[in-house]
Amino acid sequence: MQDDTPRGRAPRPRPAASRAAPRTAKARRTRDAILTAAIELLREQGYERATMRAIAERAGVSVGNAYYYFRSKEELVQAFYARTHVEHLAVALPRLATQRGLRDRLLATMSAKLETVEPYHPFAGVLFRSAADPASPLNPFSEESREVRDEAIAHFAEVVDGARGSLPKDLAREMPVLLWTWHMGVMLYWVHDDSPGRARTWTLMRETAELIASAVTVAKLPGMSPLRRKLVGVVRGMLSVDGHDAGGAS
Amino acid sequence: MQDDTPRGRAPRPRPAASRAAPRTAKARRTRDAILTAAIELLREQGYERATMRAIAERAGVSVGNAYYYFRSKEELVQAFYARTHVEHLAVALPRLATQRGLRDRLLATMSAKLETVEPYHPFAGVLFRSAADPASPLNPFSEESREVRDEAIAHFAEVVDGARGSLPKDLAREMPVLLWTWHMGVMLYWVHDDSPGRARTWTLMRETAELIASAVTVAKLPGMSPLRRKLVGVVRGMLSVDGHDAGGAS
DNA sequence: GCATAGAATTGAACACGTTCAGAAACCGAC
DNA sequence: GTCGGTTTCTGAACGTGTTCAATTCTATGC
Repeated sequence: MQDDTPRGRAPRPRPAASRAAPRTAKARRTRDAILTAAIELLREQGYERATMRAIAERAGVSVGNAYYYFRSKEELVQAFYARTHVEHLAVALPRLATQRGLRDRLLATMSAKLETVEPYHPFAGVLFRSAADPASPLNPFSEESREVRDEAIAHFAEVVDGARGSLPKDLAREMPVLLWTWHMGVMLYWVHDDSPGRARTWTLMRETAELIASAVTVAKLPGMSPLRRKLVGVVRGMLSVDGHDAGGAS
Repeated sequence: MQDDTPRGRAPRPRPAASRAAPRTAKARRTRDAILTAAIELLREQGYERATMRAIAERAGVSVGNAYYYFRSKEELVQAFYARTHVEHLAVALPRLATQRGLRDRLLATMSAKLETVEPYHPFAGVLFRSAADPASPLNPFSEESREVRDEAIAHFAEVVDGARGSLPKDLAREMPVLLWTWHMGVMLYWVHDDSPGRARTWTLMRETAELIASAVTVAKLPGMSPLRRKLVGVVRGMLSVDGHDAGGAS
């Protein structure tokens, strides 16, 4: 009865960047109108109801024109997604400044994330669906997501750096990626969580944050360095790709 | 130029079971013909080229008839998926019988999995895309996947049980789920891995298997029980849902 | 044998994301 | 101002997954 997700004949091969940059002021206004309409409709109606036709209509342009500025509906969604990332940072940073313990700093960041993202839970599933496709620009491991991903990892570097207490150097280097992975795992759980107020995810977040903090303490113990070295080796191997780094494989 | 993935107006609300069971022998033959055609086409042409029209044509029926027996294209894919699961067990079990160390038993199972699944890597992305949607029957946490999931977890229970050496009881209870999660993580990496022969995934598998085995040894150490208790608590909290168990949240 | 209820089957129709050939608007050069 | 090239924009058309009213088939009761 309802609608599904992407359809039509779609190109798997993704060319290069976003699209021809608007040359004139009017063109820029058109692009903005489309993006704004898309974001509004996504917020108001969710992914499936926000059809390309509806977006184009609200923006006062033709469907074809929307595709002139954005290569796909997914790209539109990505812009929307990037905006929530900015929101997250805005909430997380001040909160982070008040905490010095690792566990509390993890909670500061992650709770900001959960709060920011809560309004979109109803259609988070569809978003995740797109995000899981390795070919999708929304994929957290994709080249197109690199900027957002690197920023997020850098953010976790700050989380670690600002925390009191020291870390073994080898582990310290991999901590940001490790924490980013943790954060992705929590988000994966969140997507599937339909408990009221996402209570279960909040619990998971708290417990795992504590677990991580405890594990870090343990990791400093003298007998732990072989295990730690193994862990560090795995993380490094996961990321390095023929010289340059990346998330996921390849 | 190529095609995308699911399209058309699709129903998010999933009714109950598979579909009306075929009443007559002829009906059963029709159902089988559709399923066989679907599996063949998926193998030969991949997800996108295996359109419902093509499947129906090969089976010698109308599209509508395919939808009489299967609620969606995804359900057809799920049948295909279940078959690879059976293949996996067939390869893994004899191999498992020859190993007694935990690390080697993990490798036996997981390498069987990677081998079984390798032929489908070209369109694994699309499969994963569907699988990521919480509403999809393909989702590893979904009710529809419960059977396959429980079997897989039970399989990991066997992997642990058959290993020499003992485990702290609390940890032993959660090990199967933990290992199943590990296995899912490796598969996630695999989907994104385009290194030749999936070499990077094989490396990750070997290193993480070793890491797990080491961590288990460490977990037995006297000072470790608080950390272990926390871990066990997290895992239990993740799974229990208002009494009954489930993967994911909810 | 026949009628009939239910199962099985059909295929046109729908809404979707996406494409594309061409129309329109714009801009600099003369 | 008007020509020529480029950017911007249009909307019909395509192929998809899915639905559904209508049709055919089938087994069972008489």
